Amino acid sequence: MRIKEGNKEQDILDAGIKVFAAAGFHQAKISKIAETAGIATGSVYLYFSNKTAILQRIFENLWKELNSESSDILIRDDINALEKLEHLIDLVCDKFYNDPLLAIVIVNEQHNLFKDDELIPPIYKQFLDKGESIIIQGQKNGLIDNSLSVKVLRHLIIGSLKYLIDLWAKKPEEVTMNELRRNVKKIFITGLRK
Amino acid sequence: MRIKEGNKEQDILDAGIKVFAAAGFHQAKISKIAETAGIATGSVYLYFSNKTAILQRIFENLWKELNSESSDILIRDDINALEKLEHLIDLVCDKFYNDPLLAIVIVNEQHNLFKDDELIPPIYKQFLDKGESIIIQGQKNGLIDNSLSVKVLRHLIIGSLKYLIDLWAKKPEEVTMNELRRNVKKIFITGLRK
DNA sequence: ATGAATGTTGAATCATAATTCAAAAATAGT
DNA sequence: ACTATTTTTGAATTATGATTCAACATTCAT
Repeated sequence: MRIKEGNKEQDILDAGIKVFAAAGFHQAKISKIAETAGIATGSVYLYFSNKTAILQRIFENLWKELNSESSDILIRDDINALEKLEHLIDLVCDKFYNDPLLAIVIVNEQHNLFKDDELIPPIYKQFLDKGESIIIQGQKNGLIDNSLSVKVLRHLIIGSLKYLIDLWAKKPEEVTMNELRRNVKKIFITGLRK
Repeated sequence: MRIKEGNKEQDILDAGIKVFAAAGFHQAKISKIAETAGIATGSVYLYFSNKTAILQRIFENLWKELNSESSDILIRDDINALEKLEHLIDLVCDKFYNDPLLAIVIVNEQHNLFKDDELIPPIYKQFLDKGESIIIQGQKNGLIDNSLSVKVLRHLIIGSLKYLIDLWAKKPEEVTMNELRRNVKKIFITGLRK
């Protein structure tokens, strides 16, 4: 009885990130992903039901990881809400800094998922909820301006960050990731402060 | 000799916005755009060379307009840099408020244009340059924190705004446009202030 | 060595939709 | 009314690539 060779599933995901980042989801070809992964085109379908399933997994893996790691930030009681927010920003920046192509894929292709039903995928919503709980904590503690809308803030910070990281990923020599995160932190921390 | 009826070019553009917003660029069908515009499928090609050309025109029309109208803000000397920024934010919000579907298209499909060459289309860059000149003015006048990077800021504000407007456009009942702009202005104006 | 079970392959199949273009329709000029 | 010119039409053509699947390859158990 034959055994599966290597870790084709992960190879396909890694290749998917590369090809999706280079060509965009819709113009990415399964044959190219297969080639990049070093397997036959038909093999892709043994691991993923279709093209969208690859993108979906990439997405889920990322946000699952960010959800897990951001939980560690939330439970800390040695830092205040603004500091938590800074850690959250750093978490996201670090994650994408390690994989700029992933940034490009996530930012530009997320809307190709869940086109029909959910506008905001549950797993992503979980992450937003974490950001929101930090903001609410900050407003309760009087660190964050109460007149600011949590509904807007929960999206604003992460959305801004994603947008900037995408730009950085496409042209990393223009501004460093450190410069980027420094500015984002400064503006948002200052802008949120009561 | 037959004369062209109506304004098919504009009909196609309007239909394009609707169909692209609903289906995304790649899944939007020319036949659907034609149907929405009230013309024959083949007629579309008498006005636009291909599908991308429609998207490109939509994009260019928008940014050309925003460029023109933002120029009026820039030349004013009765308001300071932060106020100019507020006007710029209002300009963008108003533009998309009048056409939420356009917001969805612009935000989600811009990256499908200029995939090969320019990362930032010249006409869009013009708009960013205007934002940048306001920031530089503010830094010179001591209204805006000098330690903030112009390279980051020029993208951050508009990028954030686009992202939020996209979310609003998809679900306008969740938070009003006024609430959205109020929060963005407050955070950025506060965050930028020296 | 043989057979069963499973993995892998890549050409073939199938589906899709962008685009083309010959035919029909409409309008102005005579 | 006829002709020339232009516009419009939508079925046909073409291109593309996602997906299928029969054939082949590999591994384990006997």
